[in-house]
Amino acid sequence: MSNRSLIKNLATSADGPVELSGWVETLRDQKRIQFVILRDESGSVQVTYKREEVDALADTISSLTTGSFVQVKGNLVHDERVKLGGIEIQLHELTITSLAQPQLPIAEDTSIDQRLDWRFIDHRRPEMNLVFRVQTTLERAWRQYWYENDFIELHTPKLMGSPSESNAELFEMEYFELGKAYLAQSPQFYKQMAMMSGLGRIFEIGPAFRADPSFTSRHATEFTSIDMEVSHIESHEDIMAIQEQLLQRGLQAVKDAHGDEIKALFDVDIVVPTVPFPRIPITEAYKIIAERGHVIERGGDLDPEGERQIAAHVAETFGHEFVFVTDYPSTVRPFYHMRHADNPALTNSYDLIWRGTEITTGAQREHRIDILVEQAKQKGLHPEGLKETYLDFFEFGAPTHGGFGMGLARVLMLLLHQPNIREVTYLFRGPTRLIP
RNA sequence: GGUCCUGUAGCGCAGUUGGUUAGCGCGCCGCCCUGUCACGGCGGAGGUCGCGGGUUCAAGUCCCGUCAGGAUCGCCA
Repeated sequence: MSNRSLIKNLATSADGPVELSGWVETLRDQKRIQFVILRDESGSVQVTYKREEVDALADTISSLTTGSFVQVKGNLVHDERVKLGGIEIQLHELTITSLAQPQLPIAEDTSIDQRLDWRFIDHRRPEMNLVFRVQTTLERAWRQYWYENDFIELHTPKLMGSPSESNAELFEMEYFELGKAYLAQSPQFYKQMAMMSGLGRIFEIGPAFRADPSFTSRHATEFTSIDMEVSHIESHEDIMAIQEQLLQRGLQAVKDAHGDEIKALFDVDIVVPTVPFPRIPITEAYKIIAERGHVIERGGDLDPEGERQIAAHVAETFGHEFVFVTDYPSTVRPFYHMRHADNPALTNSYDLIWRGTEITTGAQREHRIDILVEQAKQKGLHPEGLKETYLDFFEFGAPTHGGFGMGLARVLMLLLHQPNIREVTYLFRGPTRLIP
């Protein structure tokens, strides 16, 4: 490795010799003096060079194209005249590592679809760099919470021999002599299996695949799912209590580490939520939404406008950005959600809505095999088909348990007030996007 | 998959009631320029107006189809 410095550290460094490398952001090529704005992964700085009579270095600078990668040796000087951070590099040596084509195919104001075509260039923007540093901080904070609370990290298979629980469309493929295989839509069955394996409390951060031709700002065919499953719970309330702590911890960590930068680049103030989050049973939510003048056409579940209305209600009455909508009707929940002991029409389940967008579904699971089989039948499923892949798990001793799944990119999108999940996904996968 | 909107130069856009050489900004190329910082000045290149068909003397403009993109709904995370 060279003695390369990061640009972000120059402001607090003493004047003197430095080595940098990065991309040419702008070239201001005057006759007597040349300015190169150099950007690395940490920031931008001005590199200055004064031309001599006959000067190969000046000619090299003149030949630079925007986006080229160069290595630079020079003298760091603090100079009030320089608007970019009050520092500049007085150039001694410049090596062109890689010359860029003279015209970049995208700019900052290019539409998202074309920026996705040239994502590696788009990712050079400081905003994009920040997105993934924020993502890293979030995941680290969550992992720390999980480690502190004795969770086990699991990696469940993404190739499955039979469809899992979701009624979403499956990606299907040929699998040697075994016939069809499917890409996992969710780790649901496997993380529940871990409860019967005695692992107690587990989490997984991994991919999920949905073959839904969904064209919205918040869906992808492949996305990163944050999953958690916990044994020995009393109800879904125990799961919500963990999840709200996780979100509080994560957002606090992001605010501490990146709050100023997020304000500067996204003009967003990170609000660390207070716990507990407001909880509203869905039957009450229907009434609140109706009073606000929105009629939910479909039965049972909230529609997107209903989610926005309940979020607005919570913001106005509790001053909170999050709301757990709880106790969903069993008609709109999968068969494995536990139902109320005194009312089988309702489930021990919840959705978590952040500023009007659903980011999580969670529930206590039904652990009693006879009831589980009965509920599967009621949903029109054939218990024989679920035997090896799911129902057998419950035949030899099952603790009470529950968990949730949360969409990472949705959290990031909402955190940074982005209009689209694509903006905060490293490489988006959708029905019409497989490349790059 | 439904509905609505949008496809004009590398990028962002304008283009009137259809009218003959399709413009603007940025970028790119060339020349000039003593510290720029959205550098500036002069000059230049670059477009079968998404694609196919139709109406018309005439289509970027109107109609039909199709493809692509965006928003939204369904579904979800």
